[in-house]
Amino acid sequence: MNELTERQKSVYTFISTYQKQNGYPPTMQEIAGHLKISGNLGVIRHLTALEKKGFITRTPGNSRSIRLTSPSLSYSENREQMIAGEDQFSFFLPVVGTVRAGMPQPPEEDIQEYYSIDRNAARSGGTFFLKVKGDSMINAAICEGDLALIRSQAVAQDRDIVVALVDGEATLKRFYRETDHIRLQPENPDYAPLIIREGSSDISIIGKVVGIYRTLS
Amino acid sequence: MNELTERQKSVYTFISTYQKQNGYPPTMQEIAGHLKISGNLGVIRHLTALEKKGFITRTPGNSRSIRLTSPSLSYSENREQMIAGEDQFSFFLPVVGTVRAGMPQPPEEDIQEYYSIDRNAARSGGTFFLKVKGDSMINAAICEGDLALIRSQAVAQDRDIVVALVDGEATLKRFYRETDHIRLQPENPDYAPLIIREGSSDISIIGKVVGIYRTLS
DNA sequence: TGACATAGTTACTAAATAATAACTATATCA
DNA sequence: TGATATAGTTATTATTTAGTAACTATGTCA
Repeated sequence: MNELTERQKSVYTFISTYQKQNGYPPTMQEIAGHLKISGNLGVIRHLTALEKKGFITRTPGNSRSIRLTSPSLSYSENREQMIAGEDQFSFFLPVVGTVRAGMPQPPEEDIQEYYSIDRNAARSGGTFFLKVKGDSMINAAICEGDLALIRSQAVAQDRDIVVALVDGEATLKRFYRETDHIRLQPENPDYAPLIIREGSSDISIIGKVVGIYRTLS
Repeated sequence: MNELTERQKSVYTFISTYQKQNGYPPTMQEIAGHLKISGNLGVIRHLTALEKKGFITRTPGNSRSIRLTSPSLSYSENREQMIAGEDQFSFFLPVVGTVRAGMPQPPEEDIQEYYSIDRNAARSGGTFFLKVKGDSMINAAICEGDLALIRSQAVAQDRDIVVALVDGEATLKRFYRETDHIRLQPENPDYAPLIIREGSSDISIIGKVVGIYRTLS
């Protein structure tokens, strides 16, 4: 949660805790009460910020319509929690030991196939998969054929891996904000970085990679 | 467990479905709309009945305050729902375009955490996750911290990535059957291959890697 | 038959809730 | 210095939502 301010973190934490304790999300007034602030405009702005940064989604006009989008929530320390919340998960398996070793709303006709995934990793409408083609991110251990789980958002932090739309084509790059421009860096020395200067409009950030899924035959 | 009437079942099913799809429970008016009845008194009485029979709890005066008390109880034997692909275990996301760019049954005490996964990726009981440690498979794009989905099996094909138990420790290697021995090859030039000759018993194949799952913060 | 549970209607009210307007204040940045 | 982002206040409003009143209808049961 490095991208959030302290205040925003406490809002997020409260929503998460409230949701767990009550089974449904809090109202703005309840959040305001917890933050000990009066009125709910402050809360609205916190929620707007959280939404812009991709941590929650909301449905305008609906009460208690906050959804958490963070995939890290799909982990659980103990089995009881998983079973108690079973309906929120598609399926679960044990993890043993360790080994040493421009398409925020993709159009229907672009859909190639479907893949199921933990619901909590993908609550919002602004999440989808991209199938990776090419080897431009090979040094980030992302290969041709991998499914990249993308969270739609127009902003990013340094070193995030983002989906950029370049000349109408989606491409994965690592994001760096530099003095007077943005640099989109492939993780493969054979490819050159892309520089986006202020005002250039043929390159845009579509979302951020939040997961990688690979199936080996 | 008390019995539900047909109408009450459909109310319960709708609440469950709505909760899964939206992340928060429906309002009474939304339930009424789904049941195609006008007014919400009918809904209130259904909810009261469900509450009396122990299927839900509510908080008086709060909007969207319905909680399912036994989420594992499914009335989704409902054929329409299964056919529509909305059974309670699966969730689907679209895949858009392409980007250029010795533990068959792991003992309870080895379990570190749980993670949910597509049930189709894990049909049989002999499937589990291993958390990857180290960089011995880095050239196969498998990193420290990745979750490797393992299918338990003692045999393997050439070039499969397998989990081998070496000196009591699990390790990922690529599998090669050669003239008079088996070679377990790391995908990192800094590491040496392991050779298993006929009759050696301190190295065994535990299973095969069938998936890689990575969460980026 | 009458008693009872279930299921529905229309009309209404009060409380809860989201959203907006018009301000103030503070810290950071170039 | 001024611009910007963050964080807050009070006041107000429109909508959403839960809950109530008064009624009809149908099936089951003893």
